[in-house]
Amino acid sequence: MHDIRAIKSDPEAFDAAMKRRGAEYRASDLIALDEQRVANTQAMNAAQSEQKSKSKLIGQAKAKGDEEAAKAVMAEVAGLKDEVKRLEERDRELSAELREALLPIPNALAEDVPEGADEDENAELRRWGEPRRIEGARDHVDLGEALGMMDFEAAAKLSGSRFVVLKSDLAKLERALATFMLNLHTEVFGYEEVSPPVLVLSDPLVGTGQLPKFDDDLFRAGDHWLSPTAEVTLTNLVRETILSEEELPKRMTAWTQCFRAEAGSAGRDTRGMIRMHQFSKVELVSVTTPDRSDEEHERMTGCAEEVLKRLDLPFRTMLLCSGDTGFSAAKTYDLEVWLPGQGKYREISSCSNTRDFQARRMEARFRPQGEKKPSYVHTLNGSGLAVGRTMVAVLENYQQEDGSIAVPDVLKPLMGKDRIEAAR
RNA sequence: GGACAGGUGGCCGAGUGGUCGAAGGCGCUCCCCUGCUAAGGGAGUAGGCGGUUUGUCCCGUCUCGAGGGUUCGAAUCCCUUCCUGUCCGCCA
Repeated sequence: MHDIRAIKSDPEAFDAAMKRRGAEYRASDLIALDEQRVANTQAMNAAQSEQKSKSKLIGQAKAKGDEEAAKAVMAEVAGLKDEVKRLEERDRELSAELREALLPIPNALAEDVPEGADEDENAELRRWGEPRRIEGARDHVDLGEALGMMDFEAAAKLSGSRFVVLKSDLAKLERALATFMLNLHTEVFGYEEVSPPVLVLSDPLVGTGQLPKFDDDLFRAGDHWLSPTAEVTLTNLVRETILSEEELPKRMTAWTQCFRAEAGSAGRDTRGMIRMHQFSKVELVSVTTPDRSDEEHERMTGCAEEVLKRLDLPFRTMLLCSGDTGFSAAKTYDLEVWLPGQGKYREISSCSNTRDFQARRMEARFRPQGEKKPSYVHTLNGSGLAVGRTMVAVLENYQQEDGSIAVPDVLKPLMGKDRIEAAR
């Protein structure tokens, strides 16, 4: 959420930021709304002040036993009551209106985000590893089904399209991958492991930016929503809190199931495990001070990259362009892993710095050392990694001519074997 | 789901209609005292909004889980709601 005071003090900057986003919002509209609010607030305060001081006079008169004087002031102040109530009501309305006006506005982009319309204009920053050209490469669906361990038909019977049933060594592989990632992030990179709920109320989703605008992407369960990512829960752990500066940076990781309606992606990635309604992901979240969030962003991206490096999966790191950067993010790096079955790089991680955008929505603050007033924290989130897609990448990159899958070195202890092959 | 009991400042905890943003204690910060340690004395110590000023010092107002009501006036009375605790039921 944008800071109305910042918009007021530099409307041109806001309008320019919206232009980069291709969004319609105008500083002048918001300022007009806020000016109404401020004028009303001042009138309200004046009326409250008068009512309060006169009520005190009544108390004083009564204390002295001067009923006459008390009655006189009571008559005087009686008329103020409705006025105060009216102004308070209006104040609530105008404050809510302003918040509702600000909530759908996307975050301002970081200065170094390249201009571009869509994902084709993202900037490739670096590559790691050599894309494997496997003769007659099969995709993960062929491989998984041939192994008898990946069953889309069974999943459809249970839950419809965009679900999968994994069995035997592939079920175990999912668990091994998640364990490997969590161990790396907690033991090497110092993230605290968290096991959060996956059903959440609306407020946390407003906090991270999924609501009010993107409810079509979410599944609903009664009063709850199914969380589309652990970013929601991990980030909202600091909602409405004031942290001390020593507590920062706060780094958290969680392995959770994620649920997405995929409303806008009918027909896309219909084959295989790339785009599911339910998938598991190891998430990384950092809460930092504003001056350190840029370096934390680099660090977090490095943590996600390290997973791919240790799994020896070729990837490239992309800086998303203006048109492809998500609503809440100021800047986003995507990691794209090489998939021999598709012959291209596919997104496997997305690491974003939202700066104070989510913090404002959540009222997540910290007290800078030596400062009286609290400031908003910066929040960052990244996948480290999407487990389902990582499995896809392992299957396709480690496939053998006979259809078996070599187990990556780092997973061998967790899998208890060095090859996944069909039961005979 | 049923029955009770609660939700007050960083923490504990007092406060059942009148000058209460709120006693007291703890913690923390600063100062004084002190040979060290310990103890003692003094001052300070929430957040939002707005104004003023950019001398961050002052002023107004709101906030005692949340929302509404009664009243000239509510932490205190009434209603609704959320949450927590305990017991029962149920259950992984």
